[in-house]
Amino acid sequence: MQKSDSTLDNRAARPRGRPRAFDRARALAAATRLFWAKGYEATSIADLTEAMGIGAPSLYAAFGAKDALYAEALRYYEATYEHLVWGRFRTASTARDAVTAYLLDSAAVLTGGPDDHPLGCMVTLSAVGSEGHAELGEMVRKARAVTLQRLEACLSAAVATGELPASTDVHGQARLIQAIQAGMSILARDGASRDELEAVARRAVAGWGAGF
Amino acid sequence: MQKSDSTLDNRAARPRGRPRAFDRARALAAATRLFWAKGYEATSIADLTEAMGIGAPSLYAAFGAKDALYAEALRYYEATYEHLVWGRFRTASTARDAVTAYLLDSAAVLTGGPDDHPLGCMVTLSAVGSEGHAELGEMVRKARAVTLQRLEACLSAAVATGELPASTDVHGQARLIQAIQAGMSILARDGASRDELEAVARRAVAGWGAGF
DNA sequence: TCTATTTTGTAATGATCGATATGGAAATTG
DNA sequence: CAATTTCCATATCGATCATTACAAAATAGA
Repeated sequence: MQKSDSTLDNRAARPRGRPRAFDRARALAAATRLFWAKGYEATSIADLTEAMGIGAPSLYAAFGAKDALYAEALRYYEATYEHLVWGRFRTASTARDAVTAYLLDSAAVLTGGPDDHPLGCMVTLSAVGSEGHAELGEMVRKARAVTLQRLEACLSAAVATGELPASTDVHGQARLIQAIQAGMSILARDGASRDELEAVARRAVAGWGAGF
Repeated sequence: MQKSDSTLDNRAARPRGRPRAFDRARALAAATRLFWAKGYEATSIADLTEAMGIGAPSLYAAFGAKDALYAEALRYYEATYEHLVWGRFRTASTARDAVTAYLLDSAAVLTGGPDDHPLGCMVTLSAVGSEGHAELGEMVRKARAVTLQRLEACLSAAVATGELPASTDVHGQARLIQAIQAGMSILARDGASRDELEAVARRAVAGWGAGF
């Protein structure tokens, strides 16, 4: 994957010339925050170079193009924040606990989380793709589709174990949870507090079992 | 308000010069659909003039500027589609019927409705304001806030009439309904069908009373 | 018909967009 | 040391952005 594994063999494939003066990962994090807060179209190269602390040639040398940088920022976003939202979901012992944890942890992350990142979900609120960038639009649409698949898998497993009755409409219930979590992103963007979103999450699972 | 009432006296205040060649209301409707589908930033004047079938000078003569046109499009959107979503909500006799109607009618409108307008809600999915247009951002934020106020008023009235217990957390329940409806916009934008969203709506109110 | 008034289409404005070319300074390897 | 490679700043590219001169065209009242 990588050209060199610096922790094991940083001598062999070390390039010849002047080393890169900026921290690529830190620059990518800055770009991610900017895309996250402003969206793809509204974020200009000038905005990016200023936030990343580098010049335009360095940006293009390191990331290729604006859409490639966005794609990488999206992967960085998922790699960095995915476990904060889905970690307890995966280790929960019941579907109800999993969904509860998913919504509660979403409430925390969407409103700022541990660091003070932008509000809302970068994937959920992204409107890229509606303006011509079809490939980027497909990326975020697929990322949004993963949510539904995970919820359906969780609920299907709960049906298999008997936690939920066999008559459960797995797809419909997953769609409802997906809608609630997506809606929480919009409320967070408009300034809803973490407490408010946690109340939404708890209220959403309070009716657990009513519609199965 | 108007300079002339054309239905009663269309002879007196007829302007002097060359008459406008295009239908202003139809042009505004076209602009609204474009802003609705693509958002403010991604919609260019060239896009607008092409969709409206007019030249740029005509657009500026009739609407002033791009942000003024967007503001007018937003008012047109609300005036045209508001009653499709909130009509049965207002005339319902119980809060439960009102919320059910609100979510079911939202499902219909968000997925295309009677005409085949863009998917999702123009107000909910709008990201304008995060890129410098503060006044437009305030407009859409206020429009989103109206949803919460109406839901809270409905639930408060239901508490007063005894339909809901006095211990009801009106604000929290309104937030949940708001989140569900907002999330339905995002699902609709990604292609969820009307049937799917109606199922979400029905499932959302199936647990009615569990969290009060 | 004549003139005043308003809209029209064409084309141009300056600004900014994403993306590159240039070029000298800096840093690492051999 | 020399060679190499990347750095950054600046300047520039064509394209597109929102906006507007400009003059022809079309209608009203005279």
